[in-house]
Amino acid sequence: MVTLAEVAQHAGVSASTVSYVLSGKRSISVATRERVEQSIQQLGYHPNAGARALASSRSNIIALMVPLRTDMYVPVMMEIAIAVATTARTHGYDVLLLTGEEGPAAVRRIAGSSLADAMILMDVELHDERLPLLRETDRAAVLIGLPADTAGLTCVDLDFEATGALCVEHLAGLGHREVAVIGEAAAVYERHTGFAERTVDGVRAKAQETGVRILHRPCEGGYAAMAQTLSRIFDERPGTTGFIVQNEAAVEPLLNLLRQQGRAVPEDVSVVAICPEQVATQASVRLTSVAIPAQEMGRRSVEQVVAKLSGRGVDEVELLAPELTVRESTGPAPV
Amino acid sequence: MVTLAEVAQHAGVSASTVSYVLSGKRSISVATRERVEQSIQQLGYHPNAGARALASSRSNIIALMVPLRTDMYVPVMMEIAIAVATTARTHGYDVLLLTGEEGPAAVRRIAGSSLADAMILMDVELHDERLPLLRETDRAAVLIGLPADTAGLTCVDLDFEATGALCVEHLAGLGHREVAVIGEAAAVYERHTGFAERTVDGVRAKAQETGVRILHRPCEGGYAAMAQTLSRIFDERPGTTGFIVQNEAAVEPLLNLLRQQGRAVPEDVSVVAICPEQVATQASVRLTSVAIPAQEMGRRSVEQVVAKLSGRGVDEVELLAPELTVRESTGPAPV
DNA sequence: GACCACTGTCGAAGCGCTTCGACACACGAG
DNA sequence: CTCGTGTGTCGAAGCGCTTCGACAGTGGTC
Repeated sequence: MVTLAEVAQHAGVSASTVSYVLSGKRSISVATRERVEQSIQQLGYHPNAGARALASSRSNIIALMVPLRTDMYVPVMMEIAIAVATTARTHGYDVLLLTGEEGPAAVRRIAGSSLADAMILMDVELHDERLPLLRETDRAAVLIGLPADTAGLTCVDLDFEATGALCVEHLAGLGHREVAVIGEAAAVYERHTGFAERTVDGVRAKAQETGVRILHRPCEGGYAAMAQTLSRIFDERPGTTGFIVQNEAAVEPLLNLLRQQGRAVPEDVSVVAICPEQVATQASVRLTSVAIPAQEMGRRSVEQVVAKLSGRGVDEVELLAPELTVRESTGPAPV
Repeated sequence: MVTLAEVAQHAGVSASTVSYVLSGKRSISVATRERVEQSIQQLGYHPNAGARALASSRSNIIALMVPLRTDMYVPVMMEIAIAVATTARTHGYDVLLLTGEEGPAAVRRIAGSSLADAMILMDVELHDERLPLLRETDRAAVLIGLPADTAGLTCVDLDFEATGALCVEHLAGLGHREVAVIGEAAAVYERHTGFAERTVDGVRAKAQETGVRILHRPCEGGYAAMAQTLSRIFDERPGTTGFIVQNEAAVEPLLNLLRQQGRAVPEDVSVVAICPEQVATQASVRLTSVAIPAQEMGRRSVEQVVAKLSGRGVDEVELLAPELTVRESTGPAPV
């Protein structure tokens, strides 16, 4: 393994000079810089990460904590994680992947060992166990999701209230007066993940404003659960013509069941989904939807965390504005 | 931040003693050990990762390289990644998440900087660019997937040949004589990822043995592509009664289309899927399937890599035996 | 022409840990 | 009683890097 000292010797300068060439923290003459850079190339030098971390007390690693909840839609998590990893690289950071297994203790371990300079927490609950520990630490951190109390925390999330409102607005604009919201599994609400509730809040507010009647039903994914939910909805509100679905595993069952019942989409009923683009475009009917901006969330969270690490950056909640894309699953309410 | 030296002082011993208590590399009297452990508790000591890595030239980090190919089924990747991360923790390792963005250079960077002690490479191609670099390095490594030349490499993968054979065997046993294989997108074959070809090889071999006729068609996911593929299949082989699907994005379209064409599953046609359990059980028909043992693959790859790091462990290809679960999508061939 | 400010480079002191050899002491064997 | 053999502990030397202060040399200013 090539060391800094060997590079220095090869270039005929001192070790500190090589270090300064690498970090750019002091001015170096062009001639020297070029000579050093050439030696680095020739010898194939890579700075030792451990030594660097020890000396500078910065590891250039960001920890990404991904809880293991089975009720979350995996591809979105993955997309965020990938976006975090790639964005981090462009800022010179690597990403450490922590799963929920270890629980809140992971926060302490990572902070205590200085393994990572900062943390990004995904799938944050309203009263997340990790938050107290996080507040104790002076480590930079960003949450993806919104806890109940955001004081002193930086958060990035989709603006789910606006998302709910946007869906209702779209349907109301098409003349729908009775709208059903098919939500996440009941477990998600019980865990108080926040985003599900926020969507419904947004839906309700806009519904009131536009005079739309709302029926909200949580739903497990799959055909059996969806069939049951659907028949309940039509029993209770036979006049329902609009659906808002916020549950990836319910999308396809819903479309299939409507079809089987002879209800045409969008002629008889309109469907708006809150889901990743891929789900919306690959469904059996191309869905009008509000996308989950997974990439954007990953990217922004890294940018926030990097800003904090470099002294800039403040604690604030950043809500990403939802965008509704009209496709083939929504149309004017039947007369 | 508490240091080893402070713990030593607090416990009234030398720094090296504390180190030996932590590592267990020398015998320590019970009394001393307990005193030290108590000090560690009281002070909330966590060893500094950088210092430890520098001094021991082991970082206790495993790098996981996840290429960013959009044509791979994401949940499987994620499941493997999660399994890797959790298994790694049980062996005292953390996991660094590397995306494909950086390309083969990542191998050099990680090895050169000693950031990770070992690497696990996912989604390996037959002639993977990363392999030459990997062979240069003396870093421990395990591949998930099978390249063309496995000499000097450790690999973990599902035995896709046996998987293909198992599917044919099942259908042949039910009396099916004409079987269509619906494969991955053409891009997957062109990239020579290996697993897709291996499945077809296994299918062909067993088909010959059992006198089954095979038609193999790659297929992009989604309804449009599937509709086209399906009509071609029935044009060319009207007597087709068995399907083997190895493409998550084609599963639901296939079932829907068969239904629309008035072909009952499993009375008229049988379908065997090669896919994660979740896809098989959540499809509109519960599918007879061979599961992708994502967890097992992640777990085994870590165990192999840990074995190598501790001197045990040898270079070998470990193929996991496929298991076929009979559900409701296969039945006797119609007479 | 003396002075100052700046620029570019160097040496040395750590960062917090591991690990090697040394050493003190206790104990059983001869 | 001495010697050899373990056993438990310590001190010191690094691991490879960053960074601070020092210091030549250069050029501009009054």
